[in-house]
Amino acid sequence: MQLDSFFPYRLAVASEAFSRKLTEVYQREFGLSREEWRLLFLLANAKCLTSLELTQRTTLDKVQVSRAAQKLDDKGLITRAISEEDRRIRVYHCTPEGHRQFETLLPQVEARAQGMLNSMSAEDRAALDRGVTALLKAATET
Amino acid sequence: MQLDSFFPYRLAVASEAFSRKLTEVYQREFGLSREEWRLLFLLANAKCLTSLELTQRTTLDKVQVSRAAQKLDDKGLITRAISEEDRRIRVYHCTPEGHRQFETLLPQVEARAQGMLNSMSAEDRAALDRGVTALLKAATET
DNA sequence: TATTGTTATACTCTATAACTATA
DNA sequence: TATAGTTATAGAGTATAACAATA
Repeated sequence: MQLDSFFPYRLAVASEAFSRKLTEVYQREFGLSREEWRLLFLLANAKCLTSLELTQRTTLDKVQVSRAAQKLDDKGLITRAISEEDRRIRVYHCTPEGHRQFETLLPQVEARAQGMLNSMSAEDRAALDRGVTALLKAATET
Repeated sequence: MQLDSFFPYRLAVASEAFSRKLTEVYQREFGLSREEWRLLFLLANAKCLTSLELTQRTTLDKVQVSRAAQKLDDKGLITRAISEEDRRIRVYHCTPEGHRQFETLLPQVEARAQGMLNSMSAEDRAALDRGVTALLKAATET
């Protein structure tokens, strides 16, 4: 058994290399961390979301959401209102500037991802998509 | 576009969840970091390797190799000799105890990985393996 | 008393630069 | 002078606990 034929190792290296190339785009362009990018992604595609909903829809816990949301607020990309129904809860909205940055950034991130994926054959891409979908289920449910 | 249908996000979440479950095994059992586990893996399967070879066969740089190797040495799992040809170079060997721990640990890590992979269909597993192989090439060469 | 969000703390990882010893 | 390995430092990411405000 060699390390580079050990499946878990190959998965980790492939995934990290892929992720790294995308991170470069939103970090270089707008100085967003991956957590900030994920929250902006969710908020740009929803009318409004609470902290609770953000933790449920990401792998982030409440501390990570709180900190990433603060930074996005500082940058003027989202707003953090206090809920009228329950004053403990925050309700987040994406600002017009947040939408603008997201709309600029998403195509660049997608282009970078497609640049890598398009160097693969259509069959390999289909296999990857199918395999990742199955793995996601297996690794988060098992 | 929703976050949970965005391929890069699904890949990252799946890969991290999978990796996390394996990390638990070698961290809980022997207190090894992922870097230490990878070096031990390489050294247990080779007669001897230099630092240079270790950096070439992993994603680790010389600083990471140096630190992980020191820790493995402290634990008595490897030895770090000075090369006779070039006294700047270190030559690493796996100790009998290192081999013993690796032989104990590898089946446990593999069982944990197989536990997840076996919950997938054979077709999904084949697709995952094929897709990851292609992605590894695409993400590290593109 | 329990929950939400925040702050505090410590620990690990990562990246880079500076240092040493050898060549 | 260049290279291998080490040490130092700062920054980012992760995990946990404690806290204030609200329910």
